[in-house]
Amino acid sequence: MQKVSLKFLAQELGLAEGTVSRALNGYSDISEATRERVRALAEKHNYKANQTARRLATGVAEAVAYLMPANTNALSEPFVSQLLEGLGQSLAKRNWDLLVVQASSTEEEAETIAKLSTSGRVSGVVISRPYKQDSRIELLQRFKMPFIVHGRSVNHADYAWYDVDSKTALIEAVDHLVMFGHSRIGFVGAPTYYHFAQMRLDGYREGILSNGLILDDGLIEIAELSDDAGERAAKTMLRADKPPSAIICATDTQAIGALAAIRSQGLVPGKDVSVIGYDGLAFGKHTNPPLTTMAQPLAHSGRQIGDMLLAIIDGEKPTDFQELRSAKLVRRMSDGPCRDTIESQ
Amino acid sequence: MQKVSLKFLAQELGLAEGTVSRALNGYSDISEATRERVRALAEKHNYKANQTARRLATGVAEAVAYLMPANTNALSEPFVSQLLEGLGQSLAKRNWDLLVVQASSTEEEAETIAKLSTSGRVSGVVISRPYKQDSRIELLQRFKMPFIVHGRSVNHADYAWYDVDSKTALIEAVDHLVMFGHSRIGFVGAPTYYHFAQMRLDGYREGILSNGLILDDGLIEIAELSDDAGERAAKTMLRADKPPSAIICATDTQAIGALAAIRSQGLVPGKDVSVIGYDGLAFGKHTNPPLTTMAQPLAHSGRQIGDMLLAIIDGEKPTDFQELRSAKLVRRMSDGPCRDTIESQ
DNA sequence: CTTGATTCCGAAAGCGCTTTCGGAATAGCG
DNA sequence: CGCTATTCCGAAAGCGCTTTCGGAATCAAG
Repeated sequence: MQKVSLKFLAQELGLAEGTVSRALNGYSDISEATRERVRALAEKHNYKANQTARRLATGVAEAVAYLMPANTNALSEPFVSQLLEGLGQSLAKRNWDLLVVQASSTEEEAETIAKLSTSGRVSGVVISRPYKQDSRIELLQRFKMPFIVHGRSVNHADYAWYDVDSKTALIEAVDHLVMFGHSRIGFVGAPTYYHFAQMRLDGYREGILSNGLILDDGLIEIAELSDDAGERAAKTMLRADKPPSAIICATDTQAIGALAAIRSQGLVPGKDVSVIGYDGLAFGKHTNPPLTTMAQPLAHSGRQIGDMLLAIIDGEKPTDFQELRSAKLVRRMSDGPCRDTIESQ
Repeated sequence: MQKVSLKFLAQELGLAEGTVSRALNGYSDISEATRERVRALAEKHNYKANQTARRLATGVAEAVAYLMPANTNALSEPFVSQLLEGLGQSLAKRNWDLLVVQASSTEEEAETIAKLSTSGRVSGVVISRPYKQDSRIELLQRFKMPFIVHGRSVNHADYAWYDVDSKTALIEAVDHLVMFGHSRIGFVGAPTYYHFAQMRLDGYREGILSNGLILDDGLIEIAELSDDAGERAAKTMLRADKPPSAIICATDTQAIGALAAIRSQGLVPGKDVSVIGYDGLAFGKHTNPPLTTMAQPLAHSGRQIGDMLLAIIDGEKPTDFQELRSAKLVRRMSDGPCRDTIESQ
């Protein structure tokens, strides 16, 4: 198969390479006639510009990278695929590439970002699940690499992010439970180096307080982001002297663990103990019982994040792109009225 | 920040660019002394070769693409992330890039492959879930693009693939059910343009026959790859005159739908009607009841596929890389002995 | 000390594309 | 018809790296 390059087209047409290039790229100094001629031949030979060469010449990478979160587990990953899909769609409009890169540790993440920035193979980056203090963000800023954070860190004033208002969502979850008469509401949180985890914890606390309940440290457990960890946390909570009648979890993954914990105590989730998760993962429909959850608008977040990133790469101000969405309560079967009519304090 | 290029290093060291390049790339015609000098300075300035330039010069893309399956749904996607993760790890060893590309339709997939091949931005491709006759495979072969198929098509003799023996797995599932006394075993299949779907259907049939049971078309339903479709299929099966006492599903996603269908009939899955899924998805642990399934060895498949692809790109024969793994039955709670002691035929 | 073999490095030619610059050909104007 | 403005294209210089080739310098051998 004859390699069809610009040179080939140029020879075939009796034109200069530069001319062919300009014709294809819509320069105005090419007559409609020759532009058509060029286009026709390119079409005929199914010419596709060598992207590598193009990138070198223009200096733009035409690619962005998604930095996979380090400690994902099989259960929380649906969100990764969804994000990837949306990102891909957004980038496809310009025919840009989507790279996925990963790092197993925090140091490795830093190095990965450095390499990404200096090797010039991407013109933008998106990262997920930032920590409260996130060195990745500082690094990206230092390298002047355009980026979007899927989530936020503590100091989120001067970069672009797309986040869901976890705090408000948690207040809402608490309110919902209180409305059902619950007064001992437990919280299975996530490690608070994650900013989202801190926000959810804060929201939980604020919700408790604003409803005139008292904060009980025995009702707060911090657990890793896995079903097993969620289960263990919920179990210790349930075995305490004054167990909660409802548990809110920082993630759906933990929540399904909590469901298991409740069942293992001979209790029935949704009746004896209510559970509300967070994320809105699809498989929550199929847990036992189906999981009530604060659902994030995952649907088109990927595409939106992609569009934001593209805009920033185009030179727009990152601070103009800070989207705060809100989660909404999706009631399934794991929540219900409090059993104890006499509120033993 | 001074852009640190080969030229910069060369000037700084009083060497020619080519010399620096060769030093860094381990050519033997560079003295240890200068090689060390070069390495030190490169290290100091954190030099990373511009990948784009490197690629153009060497002609190797140093990147592979993963073609995302067109119709994934949120529930079946964990396998995508896992695969991606493994692939990434494999490629990271060479510092290659992993691209993910997607296409929404079959035609688009063809075009995507064409573009991928001619634009020269990747040196290999992996595709998932092949059809029985898969035009993507033919295309890839025609373009002489190294690739691995995650799965197989009908004519799988002359390319590299990594697959799980669905057929045997299904026979095993049937055997298991028969051992429990089931004689009316239903099958919720997937669209048979997928090769894996055909294999699983074949396995089901063979299992039924080899156990001396009779094939009943009323016990076979083909459904899309979603929980809802699985639910509908199972429901029609259960409502028939002679409903099955056990149902095998082609995917876990469908199986959890089947679970729902059974419950909606007032029956209890695992007791009244057994269900066996296929895939071994992690969330099967949390369904109601936990799903018994034929588990695929997903764990390191990504890395393995990556290694295979790399080997092929290095020039090894694709046909030397055809891995057939076997699934294994993971018993959870959705299977059990047949209720009907009197086998009404 | 001369010769031939080694060792080590510089020079230069690309890789395939983009983009600037200048100039030939054509058009517009008085 | 002469002159300036346009239109349209060719030529050439990169983009940052790799790799081949040849030659200067060094070495061992005669």
